[in-house]
Amino acid sequence: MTFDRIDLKILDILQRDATVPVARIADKVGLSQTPCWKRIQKHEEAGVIRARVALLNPDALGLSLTAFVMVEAIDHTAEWRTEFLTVTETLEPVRDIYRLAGTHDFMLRVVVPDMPAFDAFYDTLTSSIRLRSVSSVFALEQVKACTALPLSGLFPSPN
Amino acid sequence: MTFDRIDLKILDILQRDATVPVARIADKVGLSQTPCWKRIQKHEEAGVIRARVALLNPDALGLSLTAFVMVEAIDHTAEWRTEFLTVTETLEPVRDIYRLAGTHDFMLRVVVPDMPAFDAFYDTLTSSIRLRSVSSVFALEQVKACTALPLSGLFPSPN
DNA sequence: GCTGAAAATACTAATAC
DNA sequence: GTATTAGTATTTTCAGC
Repeated sequence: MTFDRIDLKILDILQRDATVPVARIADKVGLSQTPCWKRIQKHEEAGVIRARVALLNPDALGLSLTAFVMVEAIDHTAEWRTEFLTVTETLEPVRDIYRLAGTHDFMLRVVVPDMPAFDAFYDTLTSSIRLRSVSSVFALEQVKACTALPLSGLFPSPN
Repeated sequence: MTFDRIDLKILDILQRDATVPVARIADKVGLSQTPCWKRIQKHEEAGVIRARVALLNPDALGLSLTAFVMVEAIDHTAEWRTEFLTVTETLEPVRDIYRLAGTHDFMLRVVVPDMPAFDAFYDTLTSSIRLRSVSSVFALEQVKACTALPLSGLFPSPN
């Protein structure tokens, strides 16, 4: 799949604000409405646009504690990994799961209301699966939150 | 600000899929269209709904390397912090900035196309501001990605 | 690939209940 | 809160260049 400058511009607008009407996007990228709409449609079908979602304010909802939990596997079998993912994917506070390079095997981004809730999560995690080590990092504040990808550094495909 | 079950349900629907029309949301939460639309409007004005955005697929755009960079401040003055935030907020690959509790002071989520790009970012960062220590963790794969907040564990406000 | 316009849908706001 | 209405905006499709 290739992207020209116009594609990147369209995607960049939408990943910042998905409420911008197609007519205005078309105007900004120098296209008329129909071809612009068709490109967006194509990107949606191809899965380049994964979803359109509303971003909520965690503090307003009392979800002000974010923790990053780094985990070492007890062994490196396929069975352990499968079980680990099955357990963590179904745990409510786990928002993201990253498989890591280096000494730690996985990192979880965990969102909970407060420390007692984190403690409860920690108990559930450690009693659900055996781990070699767990180390948690707590965020006091999220200074910047950005779901958009850094597209401006990308070169358009030469096709 | 208080949220009843209906508010939480509405927000949960929108944070998973913001394309669902108000009529269908109203139907799902057992409200008619007008009050449902007014609640959504209220949450948008109050900033509970921060934004509506499109989520893009990083791999499709050649942005497959995510790194978490943990930083220790060289000192704990207000000046250092201000400068650090000024520098990092303007660096393209930096998507999120967390202020941490513990030995490390900040963690950055960094998204780049590949290792050379990360190397370039690292050079820019370390030459822009003095740091006591930097340690990076690299993600091989993002197994789960979820921007939605875990609302199902929340109790509705008793009002 | 593009333009322009029509049709279908959804949103927004106001009404009376 | 509901139901209905109407006007506006947007999305989507359909012709033709």
